[in-house]
Amino acid sequence: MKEAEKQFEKREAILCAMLELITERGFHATPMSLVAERAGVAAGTIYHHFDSKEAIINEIYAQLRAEMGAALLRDHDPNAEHRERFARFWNNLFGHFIAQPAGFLFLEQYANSPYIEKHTREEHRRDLQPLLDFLEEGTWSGVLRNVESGLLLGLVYGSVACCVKLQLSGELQMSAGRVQQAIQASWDSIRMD
Amino acid sequence: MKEAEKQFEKREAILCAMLELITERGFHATPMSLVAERAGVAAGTIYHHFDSKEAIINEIYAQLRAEMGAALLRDHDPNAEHRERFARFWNNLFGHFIAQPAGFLFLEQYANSPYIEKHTREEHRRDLQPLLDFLEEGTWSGVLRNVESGLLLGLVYGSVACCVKLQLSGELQMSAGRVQQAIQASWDSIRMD
Amino acid sequence: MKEAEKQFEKREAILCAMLELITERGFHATPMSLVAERAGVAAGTIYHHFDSKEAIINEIYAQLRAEMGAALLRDHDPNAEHRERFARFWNNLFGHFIAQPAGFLFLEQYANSPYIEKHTREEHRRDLQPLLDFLEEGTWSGVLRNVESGLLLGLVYGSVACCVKLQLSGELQMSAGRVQQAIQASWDSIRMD
Amino acid sequence: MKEAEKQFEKREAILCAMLELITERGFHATPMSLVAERAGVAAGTIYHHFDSKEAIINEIYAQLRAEMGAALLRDHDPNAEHRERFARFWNNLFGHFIAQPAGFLFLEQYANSPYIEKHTREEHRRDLQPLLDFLEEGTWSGVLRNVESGLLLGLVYGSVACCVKLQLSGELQMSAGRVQQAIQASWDSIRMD
DNA sequence: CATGAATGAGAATTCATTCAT
DNA sequence: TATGAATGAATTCTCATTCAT
Repeated sequence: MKEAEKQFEKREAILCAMLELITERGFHATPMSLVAERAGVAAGTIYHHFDSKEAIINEIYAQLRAEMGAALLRDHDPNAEHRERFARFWNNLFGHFIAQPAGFLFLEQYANSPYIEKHTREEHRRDLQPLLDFLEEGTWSGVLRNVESGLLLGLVYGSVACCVKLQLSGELQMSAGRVQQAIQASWDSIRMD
Repeated sequence: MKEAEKQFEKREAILCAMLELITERGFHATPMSLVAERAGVAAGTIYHHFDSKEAIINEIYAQLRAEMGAALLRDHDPNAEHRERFARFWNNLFGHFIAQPAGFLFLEQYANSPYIEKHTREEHRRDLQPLLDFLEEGTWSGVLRNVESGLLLGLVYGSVACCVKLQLSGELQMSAGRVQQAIQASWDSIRMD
Repeated sequence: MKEAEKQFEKREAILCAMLELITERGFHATPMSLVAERAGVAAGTIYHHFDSKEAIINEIYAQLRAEMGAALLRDHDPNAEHRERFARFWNNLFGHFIAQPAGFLFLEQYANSPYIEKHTREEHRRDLQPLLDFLEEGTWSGVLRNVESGLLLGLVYGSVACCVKLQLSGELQMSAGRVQQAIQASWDSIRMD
Repeated sequence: MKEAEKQFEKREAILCAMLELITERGFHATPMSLVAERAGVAAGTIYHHFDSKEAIINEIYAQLRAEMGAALLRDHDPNAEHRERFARFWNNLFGHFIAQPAGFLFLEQYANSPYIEKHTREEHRRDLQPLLDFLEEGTWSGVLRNVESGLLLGLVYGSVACCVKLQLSGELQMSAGRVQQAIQASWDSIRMD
């Protein structure tokens, strides 16, 4: 038990160190030796837990997507109004990213990069599935405009990402009021006129 | 004159080769030898024109941002209605990115990465200045909602980027109709209710 | 223990290979690949033990100076006459250099070169301290002339170096007799008239 | 005439720049591009005047040796006493080196290095020929001790070099008095007892 | 003869990965 | 499993030299 915990902690330490270093310095400026050092393990140890550097990247990507998916559903109320459910989704994503800046930056940087194997990317399409379902159902029930759900999803995710970037870069302090404005703007872009 | 032209062409060939390779393979999988080969120059020649591999990335970034800024203003009519001017801006960006897929993917991947030096990024804030001015003026004249212009800009740019990605990834064919829907959605997210 | 020994041997092999090659071919004609080959290690291994090519030069310098300092004191008899102690010092240096031609040539070539960092050079001033002490004490006791000890040291070291060079270059066979002449000449240059 | 002068000046500028840079930075840290820059000529121009980098080194070496040989004979009085002529030789060398620190350091560093082709070295043995003749005649006439002239030459040259180094390194200010002591010491090491 | 961009072989160094301990 | 020294292929970059202008 203790042994298993220790191992698990090392795994996590390695993933965490890699995530931090990659967002701080970029992929090519993050040698495994540095990862080992920050994780507090020997270089060789990393290879008992992972197959390669790329494998770590892919696992980080998968883990971050899964966490995002989990965060999305926090306090989900299937019986609430569409507008309210939308705000919840939006806020969940926004809050999650603000709380995990490194994770957000990693996703932004790697989601469209050749580093991520395609199947990994596609596997994780489903992480936003609840939001996609919501959008489809909204369209079907006439609350949302009759637009391809994939496009609606992109618009919504994009508005969240844009606000997170503004906040993290320091360009704009996203106060509660501004968040409400952003949610309203996003909602206005998808709701039936 | 002829000499200067030749040099300029070599510079451009190097930038172009690097852009292509980076979007195809990623930064760390693009050795300088490959760049030299595709650009049709000797390896050493690259270092007459650029200080380092990273310096090339930064120059590509600067150049792409400038081209985007130029594209933004195509057929700009200052006397047109806000809605029409907006559609023009949106379409200009969209068309430019669709016509330059490698450039778009590069910007998406590197805009927020540690590879781009801070001063490079900041110098190029102004590339979207005309759009920012338009948004500010729209707010001031009551046509657009009273929201921080930086946020409006992010929302608009995000909606363009989202559509470009959907088209380029093959996920969704952005027909003229869908583009109109997207423009409308984006407009609805910023116009006064 | 065994592991530590192995590492130590690799370090020494690298230093030794570099010393040989540098005296044979010069610094700039000695690529690291050749050093690795002659030392019987992989190229990368060198960089586990040293920071850079220049760092190796500095370590060789430091080590050779220390060995010289140790050789200087061989069979030192503090109770012997000044003249006898002097001959011992002189002979110790001469014999040491003749036995280590590569080391001697290295010191001659690099002692005053920009390759040796200033602090390395200064740290190793003290390697000849026993000889300096002897000269100072000789002056104080009236046996040696009243001349700055640093100058006396230079004169003595210079006479040794000159004889070693003549012998190593093949220009002059330094027979026992000639060595005695040289020692006498050197002694006459520092003793009280 | 003017043209020829210009060319001569460029040649000299190149030699001078190389000498300075090599003594400041060492051979391997002195690229031809830097030499060209400091000499105020284009890189290609150097190769109209010299065959290669090594050729420049060898020419510098030859030129410095020739200048030293010329300096040696300044105010030479063949009728003066041996002691006086000796002091003149010694002083000439010392003064010359003090006035040309870069030249001295270059000679010290390269005289025994693999960079200097052997024939160059041997060609220039003769630069100190007048001093060698003096030493041989002194031995023959019973004023100097009966020791191989090459050894005497080495001792004398070594004492000069040692004093120059002490002065240039700032370790010891070679006042007129100290110079007299050094000359006396050197003389005592070669004169008949 | 002067220029300086171009060359490309070769240099120092890095770094993902392995493996003996 | 953990370690970290060792590996060596691969990489970035340098630089002596050339040659078209």
